[in-house]
Amino acid sequence: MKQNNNTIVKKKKIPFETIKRLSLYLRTLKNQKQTGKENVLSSEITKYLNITPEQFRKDLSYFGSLGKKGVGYNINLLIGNLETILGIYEEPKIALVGVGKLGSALLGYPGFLNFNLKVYCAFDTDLGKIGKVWEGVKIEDISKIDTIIPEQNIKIAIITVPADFAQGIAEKLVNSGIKGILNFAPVNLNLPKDILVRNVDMASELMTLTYIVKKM
Amino acid sequence: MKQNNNTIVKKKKIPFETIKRLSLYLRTLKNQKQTGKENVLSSEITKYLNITPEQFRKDLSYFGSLGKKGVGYNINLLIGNLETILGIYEEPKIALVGVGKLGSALLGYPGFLNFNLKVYCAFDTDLGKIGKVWEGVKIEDISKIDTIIPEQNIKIAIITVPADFAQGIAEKLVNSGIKGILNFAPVNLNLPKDILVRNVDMASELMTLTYIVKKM
DNA sequence: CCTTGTGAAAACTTTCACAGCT
DNA sequence: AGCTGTGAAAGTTTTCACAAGG
Repeated sequence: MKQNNNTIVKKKKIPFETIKRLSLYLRTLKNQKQTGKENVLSSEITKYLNITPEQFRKDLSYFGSLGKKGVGYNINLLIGNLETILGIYEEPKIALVGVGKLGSALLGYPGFLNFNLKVYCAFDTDLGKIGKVWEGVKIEDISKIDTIIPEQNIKIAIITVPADFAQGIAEKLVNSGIKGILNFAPVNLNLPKDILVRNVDMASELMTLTYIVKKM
Repeated sequence: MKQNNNTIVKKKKIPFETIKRLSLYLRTLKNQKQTGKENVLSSEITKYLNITPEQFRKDLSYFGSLGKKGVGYNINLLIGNLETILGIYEEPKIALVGVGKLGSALLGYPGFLNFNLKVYCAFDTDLGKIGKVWEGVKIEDISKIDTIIPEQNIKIAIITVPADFAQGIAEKLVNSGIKGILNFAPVNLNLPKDILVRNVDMASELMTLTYIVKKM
């Protein structure tokens, strides 16, 4: 890659697997912080993660030299770096569509608390729910997606509607400006390539388990 | 790999990514079945899956020649083959530990219905829940794990307890005979290597989205 | 003739091993 | 002296391209 200043810069593509591990590191570091220690070694962070210290170091190396040779990593500094890299330093606005059993479990999900994550607004079709406030989140009519999402500049959405409705909802979300979707509906969403979809497919995960367990 | 009969058999390791895709194929085939068609092409199955036809064919090829050249795949036959491969031809017994919001959402999760999947028994510590029957599943005292799991020969468990309790529960499950765990607690479980753990980490998935969306 | 099944090439990810900094 | 950062090697997965067969 030729730059303006005539130096050659090697373009390093960041593996997607690396991105997925960053949040694990962040969680572990937040736990380590409780112990009061200031620095931590790559071997300590990865001890209980089924990840090698080399992989941890290589993962971080894509984002610069975040540690100190001979010393390790400053916990607070690295937490801040990871939060910035992951884009959660400022609370990201997240919409949730479908306040059924699964959706309402996510509204108050305690696992989000440590990471500046929180559902910002929720949508449903059920007149019995619309207008109510659950877990501090007001439930809006699903028809308001295309006004509220652009207005609030929301970029991320969680889909917890029945499978048959998921594709339609997803298109509506994308047309309103959503760029990333966490999809719990057991269906493959067909959306423009620049939209990132992460599927959480619980039936599929269980079948992966049954496959492996069957062979024992 | 040298065999008794003196023929050379090439050992093909089945990629884990292949296993994960099998359940997607199964779901798609079950949808295709509704249309009444008898056969389906690899290009048709993968059309809405973000998977190439070549990958589909290679994935299946690990399990034999399941299609017909020039014709495609017989839908019913392939469904049966995949159900057998995945180990869901007979309903697998699944235990669930932690009947909180998320846990109870899974008790009646409609996404399991098409795949012979169903929570078989549930455990909790809450005296207000123990003994009750939710979604047709009786909730037992968590102290009964080590009697009921071996008695019923249950091999798969879902963990939906708070993070702090997950490691202890997991060890108890493994000691009772559990071989595969679907873990929703945001913590890395340290268990013997022969135990398969699949983590569903919703905070982590959202952070993966914020990372990508931030860069747009 | 059409589509599957599959070696071989390409792409991607992890592990290794050690140079380099503090 | 000790731990990080990182090219290079090894390992894994996907894509390519075409042989094989109904």
